[in-house]
Amino acid sequence: MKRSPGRPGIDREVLLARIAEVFRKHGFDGASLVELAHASGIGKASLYHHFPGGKSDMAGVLIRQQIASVHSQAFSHLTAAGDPDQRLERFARGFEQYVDGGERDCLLLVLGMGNPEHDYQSTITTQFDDWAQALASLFEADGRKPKAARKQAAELLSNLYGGLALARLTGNRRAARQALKKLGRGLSRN
Amino acid sequence: MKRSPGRPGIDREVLLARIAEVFRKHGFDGASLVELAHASGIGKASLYHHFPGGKSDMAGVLIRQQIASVHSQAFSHLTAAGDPDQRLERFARGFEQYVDGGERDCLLLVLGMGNPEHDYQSTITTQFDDWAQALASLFEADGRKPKAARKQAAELLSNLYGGLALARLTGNRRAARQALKKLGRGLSRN
DNA sequence: GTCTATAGATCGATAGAC
DNA sequence: GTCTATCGATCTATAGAC
Repeated sequence: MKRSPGRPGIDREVLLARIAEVFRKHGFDGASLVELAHASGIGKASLYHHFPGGKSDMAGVLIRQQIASVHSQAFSHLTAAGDPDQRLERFARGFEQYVDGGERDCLLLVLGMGNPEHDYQSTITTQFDDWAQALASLFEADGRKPKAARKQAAELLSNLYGGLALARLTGNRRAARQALKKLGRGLSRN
Repeated sequence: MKRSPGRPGIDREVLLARIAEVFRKHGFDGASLVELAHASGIGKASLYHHFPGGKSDMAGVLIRQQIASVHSQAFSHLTAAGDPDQRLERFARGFEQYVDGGERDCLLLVLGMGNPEHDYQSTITTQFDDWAQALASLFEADGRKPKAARKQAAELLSNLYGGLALARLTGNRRAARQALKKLGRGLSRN
């Protein structure tokens, strides 16, 4: 997709995807450069060519990529045209697509639950606040009072990420699937 | 409380509490022995006297301690005498007490969201399944059909731990407090 | 752009004196 | 039960050839 013509090497998207798999499985602190290199198919030193900042660099790029991805696939629908019910439905479908139906662990969640002292954490923190605000705006547009809207937004996020968290905690994807299913039921019965 | 008379040294409960603080903050992989020792107030080598198995040993003891604690404080009420509404209310109060009103990160959650390949993870995994089952039994006793009861139990756990997860993700305890408040409202409006 | 080789720091863990 | 000293492994990161 973004493969530059004439230049060989590894497709950056593929590289990032393989690195993401390792972070998703072991977390940031649990992922070592040797394993990242092995999964990437290139040597350690070569990884520093693509990501001069090392592990933190990789995590930073991945997090920005994930945020951009879930925004375009899901959260962007919240502020689009159409009635609130329709916007939320599109959001739900997009989010389900983003997390692959709940079958894979959410990378933002795994990295965000790790050591809070890493540089990239502030990016995640502020992003969740933005998402809560976007959802609250939608609920206000649907008629809720500001306070109730914020509360409902927080509950929706809590439900969603609670399902994703439980799926990892129990090693069973059921909780994630159920949370997504509930999200899909929309404004009707929240 | 368990201080043996005549023996000086450090109270084991205090030691464990200080170790728990480090794990809670940095996660398992992010916690180093030097920091654990520093927080404990004793040297690295001394830690191995109390926990011959090193970090894994400490985490294992802490997890069993946490599980025993939340069981006696919260989940034990689910299978006690009394009507379901009352049992759930006592569970809610006990759980709120266990997580300190949501003001601190849940140690089981932080450790459970880390690298799933560590030995202690299976303990956490099976425990969550047991809790889901205990909750489902209560909802059945309250009149739900088995399938609906399991679903409601999963949703309750998802909500609860979602709030705790979001509190860490956002660096704001509000989500945890809100989840606990909703839990406290009991069977009436779930 | 990838490699081998290695530096330099930190890791978990142990030995042994007191 | 605590300490100092240290081991060997592993870690992140870099140097430099190709």
